[in-house]
Amino acid sequence: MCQCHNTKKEKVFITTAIAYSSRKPHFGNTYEIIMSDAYARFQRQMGKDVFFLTGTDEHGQKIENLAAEAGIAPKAYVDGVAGEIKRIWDLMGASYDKFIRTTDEDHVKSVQHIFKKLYDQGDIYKGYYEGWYCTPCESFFTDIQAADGKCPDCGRPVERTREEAYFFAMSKYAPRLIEHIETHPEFIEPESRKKEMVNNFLKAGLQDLCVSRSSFKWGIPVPFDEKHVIYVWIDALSNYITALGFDPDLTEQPELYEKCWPADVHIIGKDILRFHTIYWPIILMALGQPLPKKVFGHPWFNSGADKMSKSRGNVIYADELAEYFSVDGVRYFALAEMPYNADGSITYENVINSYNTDLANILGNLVNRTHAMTMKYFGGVIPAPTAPGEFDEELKATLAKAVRESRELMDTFHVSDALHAIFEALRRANKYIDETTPWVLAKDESKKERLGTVLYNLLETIRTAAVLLTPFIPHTAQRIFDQLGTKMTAYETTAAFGALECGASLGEGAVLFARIDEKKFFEEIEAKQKAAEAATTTIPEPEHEEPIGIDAFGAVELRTAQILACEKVPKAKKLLKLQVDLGYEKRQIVSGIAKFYEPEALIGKKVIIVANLKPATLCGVESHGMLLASGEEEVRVVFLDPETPLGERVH
RNA sequence: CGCGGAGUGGAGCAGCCUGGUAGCUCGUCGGGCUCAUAACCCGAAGGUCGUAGGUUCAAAUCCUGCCUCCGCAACCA
Repeated sequence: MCQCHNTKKEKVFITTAIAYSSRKPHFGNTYEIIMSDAYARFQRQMGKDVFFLTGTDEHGQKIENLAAEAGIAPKAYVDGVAGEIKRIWDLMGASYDKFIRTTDEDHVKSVQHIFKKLYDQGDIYKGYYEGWYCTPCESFFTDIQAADGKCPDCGRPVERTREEAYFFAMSKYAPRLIEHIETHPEFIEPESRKKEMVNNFLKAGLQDLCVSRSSFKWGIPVPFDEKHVIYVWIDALSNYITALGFDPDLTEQPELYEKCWPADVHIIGKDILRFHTIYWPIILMALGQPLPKKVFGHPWFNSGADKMSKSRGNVIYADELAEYFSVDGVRYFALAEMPYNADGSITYENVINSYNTDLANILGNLVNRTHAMTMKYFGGVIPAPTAPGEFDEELKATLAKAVRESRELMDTFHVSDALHAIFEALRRANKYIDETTPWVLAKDESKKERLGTVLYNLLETIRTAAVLLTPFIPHTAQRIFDQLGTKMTAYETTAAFGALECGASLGEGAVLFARIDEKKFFEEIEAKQKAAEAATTTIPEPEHEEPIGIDAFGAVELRTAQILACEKVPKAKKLLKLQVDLGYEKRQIVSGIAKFYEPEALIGKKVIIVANLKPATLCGVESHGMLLASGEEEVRVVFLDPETPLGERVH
């Protein structure tokens, strides 16, 4: 299949998802670029010809809205955020070869050509998007979403509308895609995600995908119909090929594209696996292009046990962490702590622990003590090893195992396991020092040769480990090479023990990672947070609605009622079915509060309901009205004084 | 019965495919060493591997039921 049996290096094309430029990315978002970077650096070390692509997704309604709120043009807004994203990627040491922005001129042009081609060949057709439209939100909703005639976002009435839109007829390609997935078991990883995609979407039957919008402007215009902009699917996903210069209008694709495509791996968050394993392959099939070889869906970092989110106030940023733990400290934590197939968890305690234990104690201290002894006993000149002694073989064997295993594990994206394999060798080296007791050998002039061998073995172990660690913590690896005064940094030098040049002089010693005092750290963090709180208000300014008149409020008929009975809606996780008494009538209401209240606890309580809400059906259960409650993440029902009469109007 | 995944010493994970003495990191307790960043090394305590059955000479591992948790999907009126 590969026609090139010459000396040309094997190419590897690696991509991350492009980051949505609505706001500054947090640590969870940053994980992806760190992980991909480690993989890209690893592949370069393996001698591959790597092309590593990342970038930003800059269109869409959300950005249009945020820009409007900020009172600036969308382009100015995304220039700012994309700049911030790039700054953080660069700070974290991301070694990408190209940073694409979906507002780049050539991307825009190619996407338009792609859209046109798909339209011309009949995959995209013009149709009508029928649904419920909320004018203030400028959003469309499906029958199910707006089942009660209310906007699911703002709760205001929606109108039945037919909007002209373009659709991609996906179903035609589904059988081919199913076959591809079944005959290419490595296509979706981890494996467990594959079934989710096939069973939930592909086998269930694909709906035609709406690929244009006319409800907002901030996007790439449909080239032959300027009322429409191209929706995110074709715009964002195409970046993987437009970044290489692909354009369907060219009679011959550029060299970069011919060389790199298909991608060897798209590294993405598990949340967008669906777009990358269904929509994207189908778009490629329609374009007559080969499919990516692998889509790897990585897990996410939670903040403690919870999802990281602004409203919870638990957001941690990579650049702020780096101020305390250094870039490599942050990289190491991200890479070592994320399990292969389950969400990771970040807390300051965990970061401190990983930093102190692994980086400061095991790695840093090992380098430090070895360097110090070589200075003290040999004036900083690397001694030549002589006859092997006790424990030497075991040390070398552990190191060889680390070389072998870390490579195998990285090949299959088991990043944290690969790091663990390397640290295994470092732990063994610390033990080797205790076993061989160089400080005892140093007291006996006749043991000088043995002492030299011991130190050489240690220095060479450290050097080898530093080579292996290069993809993960490149800055630290370089600092170790500097301290060893060695130029033997290539991966090939790990093949056999003994590449370190004896007779050469060590570089200057330095502490690689100063231990962090947990107590002091938290005092500092707290002080910082207090200062930040003092500077701003505790509660960030929420998004406000347009002012309304009294009559608009009056249109909502709020009345007092009592909950007579309450039970869970079967098959629904979030819904409770309530029977309420308004005094003048009884009715049934379904409310999404199952997560927050036990059904029994609500019986007898008095509440406020929206009495004139059109009935809706939720999960097959009729709901006639709506309970008043506060909160998004944590919902609290508004309860009334038990003395309140029933059926009263609330003003 | 919508689709999938997971429940392993105090915490976080590996082992399960290809049954056969339960492993790693952190934490706790005891000891050692002094080259080193209160670090490093050794030892110990601590698990009926969610639960109830089944297959087998033998089950964390295979099969079945149940419980709990987590993704995805569907509803947070």
